[in-house]
Amino acid sequence: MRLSTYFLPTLKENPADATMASHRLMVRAGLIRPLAAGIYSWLPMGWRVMKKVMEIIREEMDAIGGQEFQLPALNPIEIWEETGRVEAFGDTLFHIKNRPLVLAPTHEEIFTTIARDNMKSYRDFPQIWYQIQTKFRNEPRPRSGVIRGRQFFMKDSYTFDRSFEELDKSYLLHREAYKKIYSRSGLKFFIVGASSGAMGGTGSQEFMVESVDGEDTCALCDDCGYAANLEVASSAVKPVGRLDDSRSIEEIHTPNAKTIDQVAAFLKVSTDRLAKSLVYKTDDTAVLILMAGNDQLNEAKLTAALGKGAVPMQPEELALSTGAGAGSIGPVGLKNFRIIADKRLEDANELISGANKDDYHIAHVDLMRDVKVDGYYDLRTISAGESCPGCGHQLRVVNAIEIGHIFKLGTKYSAALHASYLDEAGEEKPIVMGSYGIGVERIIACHIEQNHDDNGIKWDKAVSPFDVHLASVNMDNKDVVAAADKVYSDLKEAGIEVLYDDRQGVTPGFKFKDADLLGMPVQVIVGERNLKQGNIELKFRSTGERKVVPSAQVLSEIKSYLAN
RNA sequence: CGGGGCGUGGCUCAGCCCGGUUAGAGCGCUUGGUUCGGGACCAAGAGGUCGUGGGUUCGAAUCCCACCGCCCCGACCA
Repeated sequence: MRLSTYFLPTLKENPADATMASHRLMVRAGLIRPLAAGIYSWLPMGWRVMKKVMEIIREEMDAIGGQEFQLPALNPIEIWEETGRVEAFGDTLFHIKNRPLVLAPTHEEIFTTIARDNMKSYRDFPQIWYQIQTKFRNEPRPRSGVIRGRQFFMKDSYTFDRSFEELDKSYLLHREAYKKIYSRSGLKFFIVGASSGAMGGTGSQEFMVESVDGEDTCALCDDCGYAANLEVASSAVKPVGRLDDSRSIEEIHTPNAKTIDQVAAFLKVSTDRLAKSLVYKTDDTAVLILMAGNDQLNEAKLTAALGKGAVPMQPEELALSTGAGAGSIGPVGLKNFRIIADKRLEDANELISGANKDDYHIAHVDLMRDVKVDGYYDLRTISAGESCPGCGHQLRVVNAIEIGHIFKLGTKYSAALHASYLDEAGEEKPIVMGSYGIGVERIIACHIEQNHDDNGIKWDKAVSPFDVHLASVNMDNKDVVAAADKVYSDLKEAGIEVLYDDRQGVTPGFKFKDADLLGMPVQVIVGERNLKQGNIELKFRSTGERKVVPSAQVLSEIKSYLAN
């Protein structure tokens, strides 16, 4: 491709509204242009990268027996109502105004419908179906360039099996395929145990790229490899436990002591002996949650424990239902509440909690004796430096970008949509499903996050829009042009993708800067200086290494570089 | 949705606080010339409803109100 005729708008200056390196560079290098918040146009250079990433995905999906579909983005709203996901998605689901249609944010419903209508016998299984489709989600706040958009490409696949055992196999196939996809895309990534969230199902894992700009937070053990999203991460923190000296409860006056630290200081006890009470409500139940000391409640874990979402109760409601304000609430004698507690407090005694009376606390609380605890769950948010639950090593807590998520869905969707088959015994069974997603844009953005410097992008050859950036330093010199033209045609003939900067009247410095910004792995620089000796210069973008070689060797040098 | 910031030629920004001629700069663009190995130089040009609407005023990019858009933090995030 000759740059003189290629549409490639590059920018010298950083766009004002881009903060992440990948976002800045994708705009500056002419990969994308913003159209509206969270909506981007892919320009020819960017689309080349997109197609390469999609091709890697296709190859690895096909390798595990995946079959590619292309499904509509416009869906009748009825099938989303059948699975209850119109409500589950809420405002995130785009609705069409003048038809009862929605724009699909994912495709469980349609794929399941196709399976339901066509997969009737146990002989039809297993199946792996996938597509690479534009998804639409009305994100409340799009951000970070293409990383969180309202319209984006997702590779989504779905497996259909007869049993949970067979689902495990399909799930593992995907896990391995995903590792290959991300490795081939030149990404450093890790896998974490994750929360299934509103997707439901029996288990899930996320593929993550460490990044200070990541929206997710993960706990990592560098020793044994434990890795989990903070939504589910646990640590080997000590339980509060029982003290031998168990006394009967006693109300104590604690004026102006509201926070855990204030109460602990006032009573001169360790914060661990305090049981903090938090009040949440679901659509039908008021819930009191007991946490040890200053432990932070993890709302994702709470949702998992309750089986549904819960929101903090407002101050007015608090006073009405407990008789006290936040800071003085406690489990003893509390009516009409479901009471649950963090595992750290399991069967603990000699605790101090609120008395449901402003400025009073109750001491010597024994959760086995004085409180009807409805269950102990892991509800706390772990923090950096706590011990790994696997090996005891200190955990690291890092931000990360989610680039893929694999779910064991089980029968949630097949049950809702009545997708069943007849087994060998002629018995009707629900289809067992898995669903697996990859954010295609995120692979590109993360690749740039991990491979760039102040001058621009450093593409890995696997996803680089072109293999070679050929620059002719002086287009007015006939010899230079002739030599560059020859390199261009030789490379093309050899099947190497080459971008040829043949622009007239562009100074060498400008061309070099553009070459570094665009970031092709190999630069071939044809200039008068070296050509006089019959030489041509190669520059390797990732290392900055330069090499002057005889013109006749250029092709073989490049071939061998690209081959390994 | 809460908090904050921004909106002025294609891009990056100044001017606004303290209203007053033809609204500026750099980059980019056009033409001519000189340059030609790390974002060249000279000269001449083109290009702007100052986000939109309303208000105050003799007079609004500038002050007031409303709305829209974009970015950041938070909430949210199959």
